[in-house]
Amino acid sequence: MFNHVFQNLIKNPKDVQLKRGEILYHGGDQPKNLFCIQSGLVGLFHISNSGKETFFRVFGKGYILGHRSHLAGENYHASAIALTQTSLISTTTQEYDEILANNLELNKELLKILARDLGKAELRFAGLQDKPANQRIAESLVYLKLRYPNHTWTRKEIGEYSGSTYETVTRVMTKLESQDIIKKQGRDFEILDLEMLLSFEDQA
Amino acid sequence: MFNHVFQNLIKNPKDVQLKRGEILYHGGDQPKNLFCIQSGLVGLFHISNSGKETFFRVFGKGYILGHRSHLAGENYHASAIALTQTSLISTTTQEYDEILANNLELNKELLKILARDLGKAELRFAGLQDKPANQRIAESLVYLKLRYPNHTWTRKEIGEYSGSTYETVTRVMTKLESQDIIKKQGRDFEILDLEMLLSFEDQA
DNA sequence: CGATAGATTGAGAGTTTTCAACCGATGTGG
DNA sequence: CCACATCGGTTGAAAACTCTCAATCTATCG
Repeated sequence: MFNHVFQNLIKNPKDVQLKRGEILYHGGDQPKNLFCIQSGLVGLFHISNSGKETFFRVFGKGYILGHRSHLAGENYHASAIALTQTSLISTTTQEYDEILANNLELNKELLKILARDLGKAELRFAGLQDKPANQRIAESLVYLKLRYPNHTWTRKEIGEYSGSTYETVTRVMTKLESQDIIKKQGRDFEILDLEMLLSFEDQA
Repeated sequence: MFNHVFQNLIKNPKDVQLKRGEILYHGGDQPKNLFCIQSGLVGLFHISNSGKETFFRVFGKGYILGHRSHLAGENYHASAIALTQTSLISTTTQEYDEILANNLELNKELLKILARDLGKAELRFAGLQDKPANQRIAESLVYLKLRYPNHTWTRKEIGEYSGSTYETVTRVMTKLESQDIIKKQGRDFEILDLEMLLSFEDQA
């Protein structure tokens, strides 16, 4: 809703094309543009001083990238990296501000989006504390696969999303396959039993 | 800024008094009121099915409680519990909506607050992945003590904030004291060397 | 002063990571 | 279209880190 309306209000959109692995912006940079995804997938990753990567959010078609930082008046807190071939349009922060300046409806939509994202982030945080790795990985498989069924997620991406390592992801997936809960297909996988996957506890 | 302006626009504030440990609202409940803290401290905690508690945020004087859920159109995702004797005023979600309905400035202020909170939540999330327990605890001591110097934080609260257990908090604090980085005083503590505390790595 | 909530300490267990070696899929240039 | 390079995946063993459980101690408050 917001994203759709917003996108149509951009007067001079510039085109941006990214290949898998290319970086749209780096954490720490100052936001000067906002981006709207036309096709493809972009991941938002935090990279710590020690090099550890944490996968915050996925953005697909229609999503707007970069507005959290701009609205907060902060530099980017994470890096946006293309997960596949992706095409975006960009606009300036100025134009963004002008569009929002007198549009109370859009402001309310945005508030709702941010409030929900905050809730989701905190609940993920809590789940990380509470749940063992295999359960977090199982849930991540569900989320990533159901939401973006056409993307072949790497073990590394799944690990960074679920807060574990790619080796642990591999091990859990192997166990899940042995119990006929998922089926590996090359580097991709398929969910065979969603119920079991969501209630997975490593009892073997 | 937002909170102050907002508070003065409430026409019929109702008074709420809480003692330490009392619950303002439960996670899962539907938001019908919003609360503004007059004095005292309130913690926002998530309690999982298995009983594990996670400490999301602290609210002190002037903070508004409950608006994330209301703005998102969701039930509370966590429980608000008084950390000390606390007094609040409450208003209805209806009055809240009326105040925001025609006030673009307040909407923009709110957007900024939520955008910042989202950034903070995600960076905490990343820190949890990246940093070992002793470092997370050291940082939590800094945050909790510098921001709310007059509250005596329990080991349990510090543990739930830093994503570890009260025993681990105790051990780390004992080590920090032995290195003259903090000084325990009864159940409270004092920071002696802020630099060391922020750069603490368990090299002993 | 006694009751109770909170803090400390030790030992052992369990989970997850790390390191290392090897295997398999995918894609590109000759 | 094949060969090979490379990226991604798998598996094992060992190490590290925290947690759990349990016993004991100490502030704090009525």
